Amino acid sequence: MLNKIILIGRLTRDPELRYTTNGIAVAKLNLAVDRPHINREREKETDFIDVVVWQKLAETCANNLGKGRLVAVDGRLQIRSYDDNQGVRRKAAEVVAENIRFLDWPKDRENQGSSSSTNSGFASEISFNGDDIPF
Amino acid sequence: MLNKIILIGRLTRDPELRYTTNGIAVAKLNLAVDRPHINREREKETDFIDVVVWQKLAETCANNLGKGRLVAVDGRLQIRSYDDNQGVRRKAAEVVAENIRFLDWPKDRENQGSSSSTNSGFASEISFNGDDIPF
Amino acid sequence: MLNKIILIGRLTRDPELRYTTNGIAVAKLNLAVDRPHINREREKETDFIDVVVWQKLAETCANNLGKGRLVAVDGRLQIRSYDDNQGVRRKAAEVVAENIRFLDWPKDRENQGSSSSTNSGFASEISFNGDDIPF
Amino acid sequence: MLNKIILIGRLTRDPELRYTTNGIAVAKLNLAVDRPHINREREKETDFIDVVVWQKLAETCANNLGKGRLVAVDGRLQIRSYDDNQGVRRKAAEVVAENIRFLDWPKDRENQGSSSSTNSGFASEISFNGDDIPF
DNA sequence: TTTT
DNA sequence: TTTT
Repeated sequence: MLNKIILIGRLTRDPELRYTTNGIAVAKLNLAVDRPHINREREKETDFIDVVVWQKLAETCANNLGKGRLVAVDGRLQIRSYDDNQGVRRKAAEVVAENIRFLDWPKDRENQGSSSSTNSGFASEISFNGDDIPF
Repeated sequence: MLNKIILIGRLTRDPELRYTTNGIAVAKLNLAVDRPHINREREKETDFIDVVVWQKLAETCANNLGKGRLVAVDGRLQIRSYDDNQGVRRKAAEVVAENIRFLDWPKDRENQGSSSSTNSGFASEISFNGDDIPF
Repeated sequence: MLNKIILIGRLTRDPELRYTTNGIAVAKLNLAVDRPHINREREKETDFIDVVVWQKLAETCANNLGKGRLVAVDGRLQIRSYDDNQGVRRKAAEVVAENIRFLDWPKDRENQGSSSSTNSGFASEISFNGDDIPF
Repeated sequence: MLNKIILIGRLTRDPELRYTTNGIAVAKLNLAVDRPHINREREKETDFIDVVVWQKLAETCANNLGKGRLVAVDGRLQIRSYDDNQGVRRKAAEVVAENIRFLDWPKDRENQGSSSSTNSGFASEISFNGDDIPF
């Protein structure tokens, strides 16, 4: 089937980097994505969306992103089912990132934070094995 | 910001159509979207994704779709927060559909169900007011 | 940067399969993608979009698709520049497919054509090397 | 059918704003969208993509964007056919923008250009008539 | 609670 | 040159 999502939003906190027991890096991000302004009276509405990032891209995010940073994410929507501590079946939705593009910092943090500098990095997990592909 | 999702999957049940107190139609769909086959040993994995449809498109879905039908949905991912009956804050994820394209029925239901016929309908809520736009 | 396109449309002709001098398979498809119906009076409008498919996916398309078949394509938009035979600089636009999902045949060709059978195949070039990735 | 494209790239020149004979604003943008880095040896490759913007969004772009500005565009891919001045049938590909999000300026132009300031504007042509829609 |  |  097909399951593609593209988001642009700001991190509501710094990335959380962990490692699986197999040593695979996984980072969790939370993105604030403002909805289009439906009308004037309504308060600003925002979706807070969990994003999961794997492997090298996870470490790149942990090293270069921070709270407030604007990013573009493309990936797929994943719905996990689990039982909570009272045995009730719960669902968790998260976007599994395939690519993340790092966009601007908020103005007042421009020369701050863990990001050494490059304001326009691009990071991808997908490795195109395209050595002799003529395009 | 930007929030676009595109899904292709099958309805796990018939659409549920309701009306708000203002008389606005709203339909709820649930889509089974198979993940790409990571490897052979792993069981097939599927995301079951809630989809919300509004207004005329909701009624078109209720009238033409049924369990098992393959559809393409484009819309946005919405995260709602609510308090459950024990006062615990919960989150619900759903895709708000902007367009839905009706694709094939499973083979053995081809001439069955509420769908009168047209196997390739297309339905859209967005009304382009494009009467004299030259494109 | 980011460059994602998703199309659903019908093949206007059978796929053309060729091989590069390095032996890499490449297939060319042309898709008719109807625009949303702007209004009643206007003629139906359609975009005819070239799609390029590489490697194993190219062969899968050549073996399973035919004129009239409905497909979903996701990929990226590529603009190539070249000089025509009078030395004039020209541009060609094509979608480089990353995944193609095979959807329904037109009704009267349902049990016809090169497609041996499976009406709902899915084909992907990207190989997720996800053997021990826990998602 | 379905035809969705999302691009992030930089303007290669200032927007060109014109008006149709009916007084409808139309702006033309050209976007440089870098391809993902296939490998080290290959030169950087970039797709230069024409974007067409209509109505109020066209004027917003003309007033706020300039050469070098990073933007996110979502819209659809349109293929126009026309006869050139020697009567040869040509095709032109362009993305018809539905929404454009304004992202960062290149560093050395940050406080320059026609854009008075707002580094993070958002502009949309689609008017959701959602006054009493409860979402 | 799940579709093919 | 175009599909349903």
